[in-house]
Amino acid sequence: MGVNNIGVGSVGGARRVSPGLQCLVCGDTSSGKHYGILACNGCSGFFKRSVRRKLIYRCQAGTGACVVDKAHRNQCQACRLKKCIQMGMNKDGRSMTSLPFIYNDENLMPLAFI
Amino acid sequence: MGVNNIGVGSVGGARRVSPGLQCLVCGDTSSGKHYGILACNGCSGFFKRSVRRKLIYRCQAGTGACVVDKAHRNQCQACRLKKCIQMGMNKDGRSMTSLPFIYNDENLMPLAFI
DNA sequence: TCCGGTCAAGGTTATT
DNA sequence: AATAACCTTGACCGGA
Ligand SMILES: [Zn+2]
Ligand SMILES: [Zn+2]
Ligand SMILES: [Zn+2]
Ligand SMILES: [Zn+2]
Repeated sequence: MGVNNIGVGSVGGARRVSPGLQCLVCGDTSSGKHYGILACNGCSGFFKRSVRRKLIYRCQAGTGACVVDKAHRNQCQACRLKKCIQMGMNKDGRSMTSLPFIYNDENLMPLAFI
Repeated sequence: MGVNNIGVGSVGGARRVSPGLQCLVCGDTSSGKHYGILACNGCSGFFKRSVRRKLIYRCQAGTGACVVDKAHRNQCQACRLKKCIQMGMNKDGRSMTSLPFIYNDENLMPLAFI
């Protein structure tokens, strides 16, 4: 482990969380990079499931502006995935932040996901 | 690069795989010798981890005859490691093919691994 | 050339 | 069913 990898430790291949890093999506403790950005296990898994199953979420509030933090990240899947993408999460090393979003009160997913 | 090294190319020091060489364990493309035999990155890493951590695997099928190819190599660790050793993989330049195996439906690992 | 180390991706498991 | 912690894999890199 290099000295530059402060905050990221590994034992036997296991990835451990560390107080030094935090998730760009929800602020929870991060174990390192996931899909291009510093993210926690929760947001990493959520993004993985959403992309793999091509899930389409709808913001129940209709605003697309729900708070996404450790305490509320499971309250609105649409806003959580939106923030994942806005913070730079991507599947193939290609950013999705410039993709058009659907805000027509149907869902908040980028067109490329459908 | 010598003319004898057909199939193995390198650019800028990076090791590249080539269709000309294939892993003796699973048939995947190989980048050259690993632990004594032509092997792919996957089987090389698998053997490395197994030996280092002295892992003991069990064949769930109980036959010790699972297919080990690129598509199925992760289906049975016991049969993968068995084939690694049978094809001549070794840790210190000393062949393990003559080591006794345990076939008493407990596991398939060589005694020396335990 | 090859070996050891790295670490993100994907799979698995426990929990709810 | 979804979530998140844990685990295994393998492509890549630097060093010998
Ligand atoms: Zn998070
Ligand atoms: Zn919302
Ligand atoms: Zn192989
Ligand atoms: Zn088997």
